[in-house]
Amino acid sequence: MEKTKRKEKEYQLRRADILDEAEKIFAAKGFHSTTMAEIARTSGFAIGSLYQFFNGKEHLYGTMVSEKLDRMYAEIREAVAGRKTVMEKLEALVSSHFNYVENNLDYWKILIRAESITLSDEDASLKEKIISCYLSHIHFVEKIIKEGIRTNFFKTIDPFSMACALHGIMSSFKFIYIMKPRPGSLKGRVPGVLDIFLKGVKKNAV
Amino acid sequence: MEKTKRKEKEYQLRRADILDEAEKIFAAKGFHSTTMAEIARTSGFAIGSLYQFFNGKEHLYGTMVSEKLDRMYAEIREAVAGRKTVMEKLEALVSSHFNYVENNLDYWKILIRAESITLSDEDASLKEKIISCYLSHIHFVEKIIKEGIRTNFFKTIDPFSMACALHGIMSSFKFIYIMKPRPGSLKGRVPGVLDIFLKGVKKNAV
Amino acid sequence: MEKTKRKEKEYQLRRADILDEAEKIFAAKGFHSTTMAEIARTSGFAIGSLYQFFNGKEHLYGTMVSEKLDRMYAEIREAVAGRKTVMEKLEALVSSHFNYVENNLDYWKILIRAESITLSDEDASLKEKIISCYLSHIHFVEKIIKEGIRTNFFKTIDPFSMACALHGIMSSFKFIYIMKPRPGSLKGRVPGVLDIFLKGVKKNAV
Amino acid sequence: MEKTKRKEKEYQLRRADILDEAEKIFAAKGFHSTTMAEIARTSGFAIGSLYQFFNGKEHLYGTMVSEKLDRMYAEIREAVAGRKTVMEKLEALVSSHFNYVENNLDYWKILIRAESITLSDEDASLKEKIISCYLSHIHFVEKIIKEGIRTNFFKTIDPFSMACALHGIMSSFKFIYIMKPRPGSLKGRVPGVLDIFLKGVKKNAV
DNA sequence: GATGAATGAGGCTTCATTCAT
DNA sequence: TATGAATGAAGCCTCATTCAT
Repeated sequence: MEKTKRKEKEYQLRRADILDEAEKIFAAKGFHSTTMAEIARTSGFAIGSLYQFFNGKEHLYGTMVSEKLDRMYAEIREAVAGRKTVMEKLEALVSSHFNYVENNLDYWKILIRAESITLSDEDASLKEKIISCYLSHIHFVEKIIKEGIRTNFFKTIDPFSMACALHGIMSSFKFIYIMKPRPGSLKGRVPGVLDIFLKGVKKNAV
Repeated sequence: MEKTKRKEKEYQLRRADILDEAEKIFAAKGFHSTTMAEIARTSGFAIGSLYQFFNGKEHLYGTMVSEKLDRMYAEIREAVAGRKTVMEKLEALVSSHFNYVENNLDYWKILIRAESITLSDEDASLKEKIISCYLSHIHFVEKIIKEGIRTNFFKTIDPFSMACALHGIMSSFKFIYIMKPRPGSLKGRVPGVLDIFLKGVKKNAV
Repeated sequence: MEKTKRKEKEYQLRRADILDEAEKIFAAKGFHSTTMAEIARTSGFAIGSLYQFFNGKEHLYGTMVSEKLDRMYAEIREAVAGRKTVMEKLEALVSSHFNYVENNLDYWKILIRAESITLSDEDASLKEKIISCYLSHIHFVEKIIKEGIRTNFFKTIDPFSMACALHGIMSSFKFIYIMKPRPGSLKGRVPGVLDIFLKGVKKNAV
Repeated sequence: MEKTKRKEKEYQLRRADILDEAEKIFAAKGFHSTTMAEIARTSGFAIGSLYQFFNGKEHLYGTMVSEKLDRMYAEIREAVAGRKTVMEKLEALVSSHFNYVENNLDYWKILIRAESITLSDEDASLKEKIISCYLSHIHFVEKIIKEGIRTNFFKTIDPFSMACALHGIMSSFKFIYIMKPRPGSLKGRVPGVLDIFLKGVKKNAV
């Protein structure tokens, strides 16, 4: 019994190792220019061994993107979960998101590239998964916003649009950060993001 | 003389045809899954002929992305150029941008995929070009914003951040539009985008 | 016009060359142990060129087996066609069959191996084709035999069984010939084959 | 002592199990498309365990084909051994052969495929073994025929040819039976086979 | 200039066999 | 002795690019 558990644990460790190494290479070269041989070499396995963990290159790629996507959104939701007021929730949302990006730069390079969109991951295409995750996250933000509307914290604007807007502002800063890493951290921009989102940029706005 | 001009004109027409057809295929399949053979077939040329217009696949792709990028930004700038007030300029900026996206869906699918980032376009990598265009466009927006600050239309916030924020809000709507084309047009969202950007979402914001 | 014809002709020549060389190798090593690389090398083409003539290894193999099967049966039928009496027809049948085997030893090594049976030739499996050809040939023999029954040349035995028997006797000699080529030619055995088939081996038989 | 015997017995049982399962799979898929992994799974052993019984895939295949070949021929000879007259021996020969085929369809599918011919079984190639068994069986039949000639039961024809002919007739019916199993059993065809073989098909033959 | 057949490097994947546990 | 994860050689096939016509 113990033995089986131990084996399973080791299996998961190896699998995670592969995914980690693959992530780096995919981030640097993109899906097509990354070879199974390189992933194998980098992760210290034989080529054939990769196929004990994944059905193929697409599966390896899809698994990595997909699992990490889940973890990321879970992390963000968890960060938000502990907060009480809408304002606190917004701060947690943006802050944990930026935090994740800073700690997972390679992964974000992959997401930005959005190659996933073309792949034909066996059954449910990876594209669907990503978009659905994306939308479900937007809806999560939407809920917070609806709460804010109810509590008179927000104006009565279409919540979906507001969620999109917030997400977009964040994305823009993420993009700049990823493409041209600046001295300033991403996290330092949280107040600025929220400020614009909440109050807008126009002087004397109503 | 006349003959040479005529030839040159025909050459440019053919070249544009190839780029147009290539755009569609790249948009549908991505860079790597698109073959020179398919581009040739679709555009009605022989494979070998493509190489009289472009040095290779990357060059063809890069040229298409790059030239169209220039044209797009030019179009936006031109739309803005005719406007007087900052507010009008903002409207023109967002409006012409959304307009371009609606009329060039395929191209935007390509840009979103951002495969360009990986390519090693002989000398100046396409990645550099795109990012530089992107930044230069941000700076263009920045300038409008600076003008708005000077004229007391905008608050005194870091103009670069403001430009990013505006761009981000737009991107978010673009993304939704491209991924899940909704009945509502993109252009219809211009006021909403500007409203959030200008006044924020918080009630009673200062 | 002439040019197109010429091209087509050359194409067919090249194609036939490949099939010929492939036949030799398949005969010597079997389907699975034969590599596309070897076929390419032997036939003087690049690997990639093989794929301009055939969709893949199975297709190449299937085409070769199938086309040659047709030609063989056609040759035999033609040989029979010119004959008048049943006896002459039988002689022509056996004789031309043995003749073909002697002149196409490699091909018969392939047919005997019957690997074709496992392959999953895209649509109509090669197996079906071969069996159907086989049966249709048996039926062809059957017709001759029926004629012999009508003309009182043959006893009134089930014609299909008779056809099978004749085919079997021939196969047996073919097999011995192919496996352990003996000094005596196959053709020399035609009278012996017919003698046993017609009169049996029992003394004083009715 | 007892223990050793017991072990040996179990070893032989396991070995036979493997061979039985392997036979089914080889029959269905052919040598190359059958994997050691599948044989292991089906027979309930670990992959590595197979290598305690056989040196490798070819050896496993060769052993199965070879041992079964021996058993088959032994069975036929035994059936013949008890008979007195040549006619009875012939009947037993054909009958037991057909019987074996009916009861070992899978094995015959393998023999018909004749992949064995290509394999390079380390020392004595399997091909040699099969051909030698085949010939030795032909010679066995030959002996019966010689006896028939001596006893004036058969005409004075080359006994080898006669043996081949009989074998061929049988093979033909076997082939039809295996490829397109018909309602009628193989055994029911014994009289027909012998009739043609003994008396031929020609009316008023001498 | 235009063509498209020919090229062959290189990728993904399979699977017989080994060996540490 | 039994296991089955690890190995890596080798095969099929694709496709950007060239060049003879």
